[in-house]
Amino acid sequence: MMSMNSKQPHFAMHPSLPEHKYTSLHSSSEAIRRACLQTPQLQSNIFASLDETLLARAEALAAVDIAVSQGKTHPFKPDATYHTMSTVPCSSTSTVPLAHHHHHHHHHHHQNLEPPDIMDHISSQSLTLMPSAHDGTGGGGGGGGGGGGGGLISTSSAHAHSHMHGLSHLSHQAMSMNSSLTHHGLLPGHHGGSQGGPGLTNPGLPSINDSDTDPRELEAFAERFKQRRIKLGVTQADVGSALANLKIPGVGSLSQSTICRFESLTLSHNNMIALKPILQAWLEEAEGAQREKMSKPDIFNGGEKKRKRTSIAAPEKRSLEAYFAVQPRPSSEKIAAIAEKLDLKKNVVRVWFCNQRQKQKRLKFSAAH
DNA sequence: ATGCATGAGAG
DNA sequence: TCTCATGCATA
Repeated sequence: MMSMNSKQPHFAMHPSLPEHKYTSLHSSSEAIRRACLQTPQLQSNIFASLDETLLARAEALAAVDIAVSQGKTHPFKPDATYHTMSTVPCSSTSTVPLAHHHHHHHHHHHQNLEPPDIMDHISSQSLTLMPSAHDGTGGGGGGGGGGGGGGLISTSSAHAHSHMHGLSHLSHQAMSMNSSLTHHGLLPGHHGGSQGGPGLTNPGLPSINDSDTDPRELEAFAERFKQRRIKLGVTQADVGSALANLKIPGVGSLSQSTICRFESLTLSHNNMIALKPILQAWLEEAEGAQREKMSKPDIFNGGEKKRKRTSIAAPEKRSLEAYFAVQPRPSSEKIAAIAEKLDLKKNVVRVWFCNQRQKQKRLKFSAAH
């Protein structure tokens, strides 16, 4: 059971090239994706990166879109969202109420900055703002907010979905909003216990040390993890569900997506740090036992309808990127305006911006490390 | 592997 | 409302 190459973290690291870490891990797709994200629509203006340029481009795009949408009254919206998950809000017995933590150390961040951006002219002359007639909140989107509830565990056993956040919000939104560099310091296990956590500051898991927060260490671990996982003949999905078998308080199962993202380092730094000890625990167990397969993928779907994924067409996406470039945090009104123009649901646009911000944040962080 | 989505928790 | 962690669906 050896042959695990403990390869060292650094190689291919250019002093001026902020794109080392991830590209060395997995193929180049990540690099490509990353590159695209970093330069949304500016790939061509490497020589002129002024707001004016962005604005001009955004406006141009907006104009095009306006022309397009007004010229061809399309029969229906390009989004095919069928929030069908309804029926069962919380099926199950899978929601085990865990003492959820209640901490936070948030800090500043402006939520509504709206400098006079392109939307102003758009909303005032090209389109008529409408409080989105098309739903948006349907099925629970939108509103969200507050509530109660807590972390759930288990999960893999029941039939359904209902988003069970396995280790829900480990270190939580603790501090990661601190821009991108020079932060991370309050990870679980770091400060005494105010984490309140049922979660991760766990007793049995490998404790979290400073080295665990080191991006390079995380990178190295992620790679080793993947290799050993494959050696065990286990899929990402298997790992995810197997986590529930670890019986670690507060830790339930995770999806294939999350495992994949962990391996490819496409999670936030905090998330990586929180998940590392858990995956490490699983790895050690799996290797120690090395038996056949265990999981019980008793995943039978009863009558749950499938959720449909909205697909934003290329032109619309391009416009969104243009808007994002000039204003990553558009106000509700602007979002509505954009949605109206692109003929997308307001909620779809809002979520798109949220997701875009998450990505950008990750990219900035990794670029800085 | 990734795009779009939900929801908890903090304002 | 936002962020952040995560998931389902899908390319």
